[in-house]
Amino acid sequence: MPVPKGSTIDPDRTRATILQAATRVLYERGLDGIGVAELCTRIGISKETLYRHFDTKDGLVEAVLEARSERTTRWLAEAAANAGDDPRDQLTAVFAALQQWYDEPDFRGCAMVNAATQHHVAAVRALTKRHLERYLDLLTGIASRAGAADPALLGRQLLILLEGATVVADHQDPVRAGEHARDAALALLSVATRTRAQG
Amino acid sequence: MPVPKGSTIDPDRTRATILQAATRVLYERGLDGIGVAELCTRIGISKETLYRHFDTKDGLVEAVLEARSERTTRWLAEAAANAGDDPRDQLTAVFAALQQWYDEPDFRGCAMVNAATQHHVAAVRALTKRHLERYLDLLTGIASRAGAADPALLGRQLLILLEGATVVADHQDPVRAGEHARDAALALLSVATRTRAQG
DNA sequence: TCAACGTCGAACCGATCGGTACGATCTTTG
DNA sequence: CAAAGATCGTACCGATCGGTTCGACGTTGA
Repeated sequence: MPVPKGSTIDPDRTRATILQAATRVLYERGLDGIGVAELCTRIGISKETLYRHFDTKDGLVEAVLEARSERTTRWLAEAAANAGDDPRDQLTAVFAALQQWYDEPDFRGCAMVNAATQHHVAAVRALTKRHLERYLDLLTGIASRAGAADPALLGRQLLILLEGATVVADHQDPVRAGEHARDAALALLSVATRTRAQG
Repeated sequence: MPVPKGSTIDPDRTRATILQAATRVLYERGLDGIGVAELCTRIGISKETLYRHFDTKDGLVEAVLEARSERTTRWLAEAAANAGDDPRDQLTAVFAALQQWYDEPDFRGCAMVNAATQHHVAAVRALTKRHLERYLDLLTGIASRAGAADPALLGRQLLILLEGATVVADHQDPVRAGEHARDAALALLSVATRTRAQG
């Protein structure tokens, strides 16, 4: 039975559904850990439908990663924005959000870094690099508003803490990884701002 | 020509050669980024020889990772040991060694973390977890000898910096990633020891 | 009403995968 | 010298891969 009798046909909605479901499944199983056939059954569509909306599996992967990068960047930025104006509170909120993520049962590390590690393709590596630079912008902004002596340096150290905590949470132990990184981040921020107005 | 006329036959040496060459190639291409056939031609052996020494590709992978984990742990431990008795110098030496690694043209991130990310297999994830805990022991030891208030906490923060710097160097920019992580590590160590003897 | 379009399920394609088998050739061991 | 073992090159196996095609059937829009 090709099209369920009485269902609505909406290509845009279908595409969005594919993107959303594929994001979840590809993150859980890894980009090369699941074939197109099984992926389609998990999504609940046929291969023909998938290939109507995306040229190739790699095309789907890139669309998934692009959407995910924007979504998670927005998620972190909002966590910071909702924490008020104090850069210290913003930093605390960012790492608190990360810790919540680490505690989720299906946490599997940073999807973008995982993708670049799994799929040795230039386009994916470029997407991941851009993703990390979005994070870097966010963190450097916080460092700058905090009055750090060298905001670019502190921003990069915060990025190292963020990605390091994610790796450690994924591969060693998720318990308190975000909190430990947060404590380190706040300590670095204190040191970086001590020579200025306040500590 | 099966066996080169005049060459010596030494199974142990053959196995060691396979292990060494496979370590390099699998790191460069990724665990699933190269097939057994091409792997064998790159190593310079036949498939029959490979399967005489290793039961399966996964078995080879595990042997490679096991050896690599021991080798790199020893490498970092020696870098620390050769730096003298001052924990600050040891930490500096560790991150200096990392920066040298990041600057190598064929640097591709932490092989153990990459393996666990690429190969969704329990055995590989377990090897990676043990690997990170070896690093953690090394760093916690330095934190402890430095007189940190909470050596376990500082050790874990140093592990986060180490793996974070590796990820950032791989996926964002290798330039100065190790040095930035080193500066952060020394700052954290100063803060953690300030309440004690010295700062 | 009717043509265009979206979707399904299944069959199918060539390529590649991990792994095995075999005969030939050389070394090692007794 | 002879038997056993190591290695090679190649062919081969079944399974799976990404991707295409096709007929059937339903919806959408002119």
